[in-house]
Amino acid sequence: MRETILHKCEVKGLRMTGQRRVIVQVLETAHQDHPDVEALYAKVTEIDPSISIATVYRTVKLLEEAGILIRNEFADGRARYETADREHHDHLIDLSTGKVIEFCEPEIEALQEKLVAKLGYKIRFHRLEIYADPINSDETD
Amino acid sequence: MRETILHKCEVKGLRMTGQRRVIVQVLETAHQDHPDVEALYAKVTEIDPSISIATVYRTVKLLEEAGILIRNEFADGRARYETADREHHDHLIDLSTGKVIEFCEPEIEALQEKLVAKLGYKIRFHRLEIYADPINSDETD
DNA sequence: GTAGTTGCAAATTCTTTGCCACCGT
DNA sequence: ACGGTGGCAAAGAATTTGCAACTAC
Repeated sequence: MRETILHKCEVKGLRMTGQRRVIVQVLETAHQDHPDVEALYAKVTEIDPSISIATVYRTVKLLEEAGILIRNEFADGRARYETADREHHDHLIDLSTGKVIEFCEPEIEALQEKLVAKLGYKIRFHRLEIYADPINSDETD
Repeated sequence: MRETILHKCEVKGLRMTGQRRVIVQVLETAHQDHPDVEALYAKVTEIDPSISIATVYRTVKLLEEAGILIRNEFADGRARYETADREHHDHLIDLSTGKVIEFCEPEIEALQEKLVAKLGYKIRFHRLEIYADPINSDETD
């Protein structure tokens, strides 16, 4: 139910500085790209060049701790962010473009639960990342 | 099957220096722990204190490129290594101890394949990590 | 007004690398 | 012998932090 990030920040009682408004505005339109801090910083400084990258780092961390953003660490080493307002899902990373596709497979989740219970554990969280190439794209194998 | 790492290195024609022998010897006994470079370095310098951490980094990288080691990056940020001589498997990380348990669930793999094919992709590699707590241990929830 | 924020640069953490002496084959 | 290696310390890349000035509430 598409509530704005800004609204969530207000609900959480976060102090909304000019910098945070800009960062949140960028996230509002870019969160589907799973941007990293560098990408966010680039868009943010287009709007307000005086914002420092430290502020971007501090703000995404704040929003993560507030449960508004989710930090992902894919195989490229950097942290990439998405909004936390959707159902749990996993990620398919298109190796030819870097694009991230979200998917959810309840059957896989159920199997995980079962398996982990069999091992005597209870899942706290998990991550499944699939790195893949498009089928129709040329088979560079 | 249980071929020694040292033997694999020789087969690959890697020059076996004193330092590499020590590092390989440590890996031989510690690879089931999925040690990180720091852990390896600690054990290595117990045997030969003159070996530098740069050499450990260079050697694990070399062994990874030779297909002898697999580098994992779990949620703790550092690279952790295991030998590449076993079947593909995924990891369950025991949050209470940090211990890593390997598992293989062909059903999950099959579902992944099917799903990814449906999305028009072909899997190159994937990673599934499950972070969990023991059931009998106290429920810190 | 005051505590929370910011920018800047310096610090951290993990990993890589340039350089020159050294050692395996 | 000679080209691949190792040690050391400096360089990198991503991220965090100390501090003094600033600003939202």
